[in-house]
Amino acid sequence: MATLRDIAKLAGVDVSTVSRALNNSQRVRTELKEKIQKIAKKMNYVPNASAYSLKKRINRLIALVLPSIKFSGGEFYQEILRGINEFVEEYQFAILLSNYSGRNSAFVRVVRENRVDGGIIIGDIFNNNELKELDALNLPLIVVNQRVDFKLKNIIDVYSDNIMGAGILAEHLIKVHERKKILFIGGGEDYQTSQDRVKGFTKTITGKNIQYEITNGQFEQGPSSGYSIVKDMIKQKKFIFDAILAASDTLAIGAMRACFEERIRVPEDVSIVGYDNIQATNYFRVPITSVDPSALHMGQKAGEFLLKWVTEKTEPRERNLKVTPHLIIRKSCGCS
Amino acid sequence: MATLRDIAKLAGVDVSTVSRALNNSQRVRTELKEKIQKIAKKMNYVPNASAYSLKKRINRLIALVLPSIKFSGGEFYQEILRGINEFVEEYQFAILLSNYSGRNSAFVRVVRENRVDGGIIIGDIFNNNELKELDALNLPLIVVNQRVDFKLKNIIDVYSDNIMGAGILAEHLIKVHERKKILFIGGGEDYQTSQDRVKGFTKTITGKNIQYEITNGQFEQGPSSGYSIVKDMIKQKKFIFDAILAASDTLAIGAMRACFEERIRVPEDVSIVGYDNIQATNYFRVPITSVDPSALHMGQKAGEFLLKWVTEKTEPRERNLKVTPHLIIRKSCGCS
DNA sequence: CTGAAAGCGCTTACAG
DNA sequence: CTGAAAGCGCTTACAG
Repeated sequence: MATLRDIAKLAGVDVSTVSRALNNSQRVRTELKEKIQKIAKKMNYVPNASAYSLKKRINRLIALVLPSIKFSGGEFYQEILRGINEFVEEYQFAILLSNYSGRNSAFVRVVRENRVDGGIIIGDIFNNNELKELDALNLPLIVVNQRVDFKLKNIIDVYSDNIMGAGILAEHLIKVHERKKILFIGGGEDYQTSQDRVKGFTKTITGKNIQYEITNGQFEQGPSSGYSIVKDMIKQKKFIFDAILAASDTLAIGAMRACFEERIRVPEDVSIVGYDNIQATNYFRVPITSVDPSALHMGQKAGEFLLKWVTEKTEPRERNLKVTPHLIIRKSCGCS
Repeated sequence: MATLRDIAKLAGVDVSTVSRALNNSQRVRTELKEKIQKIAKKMNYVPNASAYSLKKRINRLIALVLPSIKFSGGEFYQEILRGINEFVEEYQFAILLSNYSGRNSAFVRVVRENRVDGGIIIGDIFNNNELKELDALNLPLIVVNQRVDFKLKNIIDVYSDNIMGAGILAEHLIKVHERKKILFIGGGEDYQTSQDRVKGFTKTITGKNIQYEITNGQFEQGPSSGYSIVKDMIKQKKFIFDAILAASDTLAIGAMRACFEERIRVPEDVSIVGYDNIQATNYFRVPITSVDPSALHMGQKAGEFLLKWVTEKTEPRERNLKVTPHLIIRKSCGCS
């Protein structure tokens, strides 16, 4: 690997001049600059990242933190990653992958080793204490997929408007398909996304003379959670419904299976809608209507803001970035 | 951030002594060593990664290269990532994410900047020229999910035995369910995994008096590809089959939909089996029998071998690591 | 415009 | 066992 010294020797100048030439400084004669740049190119010179970082205190590296040690979650994270990467590439940065589960996490280590200039951390289940600990790392940080309701010095949040998204779904069931008895299946109390979807649902139906029942499923369990809730509901005849709004697509998939088994026709007897717009919504005879939370867009916003923040070294003025979800109409709601 | 100098000042010794103490060198008085370590701990000292790298020429960082700019592919890559990460954490390394699509890729840049000590690159569609270019980077590299049939100085491969996996499926259809007319749906000529699955299929059925037809679907298209192939096959009555072996689960999902629509019962009339063991195989009334290629295990092997390789600086003796796939029996084959 | 020098924060061969 | 010095490959303030 060629270094500045090698180039300097060949060009017959000092390394400092080479450095200036390659950084396109005004203070080098154009002619000489071009000569040096040519030599560098011929030698395939690429600056050593460690030396650069050590001197400039810039790593051109951001951390991406996936939730829990498991890197689970599928397409959703990939979309966010794609969005982030657009800007990472544009700025010639790179992404360092790590995980966070408290003080001794890999993420904290790389931060304290000064490896990264900023971080993007995928949220949904951080509590205020954890957010404060993250803020204390003193690193520009963006939390994606979670609203942060109080002001933190080093944290910006980017999230999808789940209240709105659930509202759109409820509205669609009521206005377009004239449903009047809606079963809501939540994803768990720990998830802010689930809570917000509940909020959006109740907010939208109140005052509209709609009967409803709110049940609590579990995102992590996927279809089996939606399945057993709907089975129980039907068996026990606790609540007769003509529509199901599930807080995730996997819950909706389970719900739909339960309906089929009980000879309830979807969408004729019961409209079903999900949330997240995962691929699998297309895999069924009756494809599932859903809301796309715009994960790609969240990633783009996160990447854009973080990279501007760390390269311009000036704090962004907007600190709470909300992304708009979109209704994706398929057949399970009753549209054709 | 505390540096060695800060600690040295407090301890009243030279930085070199501090360095030795923190690296647990024999050549420091035990008493002094402990004193220094205590001070370092109190100051929350963490060594600066750039300085360390610059001096030692070790980055404690490996690159993970996902195929194409798209970071697509879902659960499969996540499983590999999880496996890799087990060893990355154990060795206190970190993962730098990048992508490769030829000479000017982000991956090549980070390698030339000396940022990483090794790389893991997820394959399946690299041709020999590309592999040679990668080899020329002169970096310990592991290709996952692709067999490399010729010897390369800097590349080891880790792959799942797709020939065996397809063989297991064919065997299961023939021996257990006594199927005699098998429709095979491939995933595309470009994919080594698909080619190997074809190979495993044909190898297993030859000489067993089995009728078969090999068709070519497309992995990227997913269910719609499997769907249209099966629809055509039924409509044109070209080949009457009592079993379908699809080279991926998404192809199998489409195939199953087509059967349902044509009032062909699965598994009574036709056995269907897929490959990859994705989550969605469980989402259906008739869950799909599949083969798990052991992505997690591939990741583990890749992580283990690469980290040993780069930390011990001695080339591994095994250079072609094959992982064993496993049959996951569900209902679509006819088992109950 | 160019060079010589200092320094980023480490490690380690060389003295003593 | 400990210190002083050199050096990894850069950047940049200081002279000239």
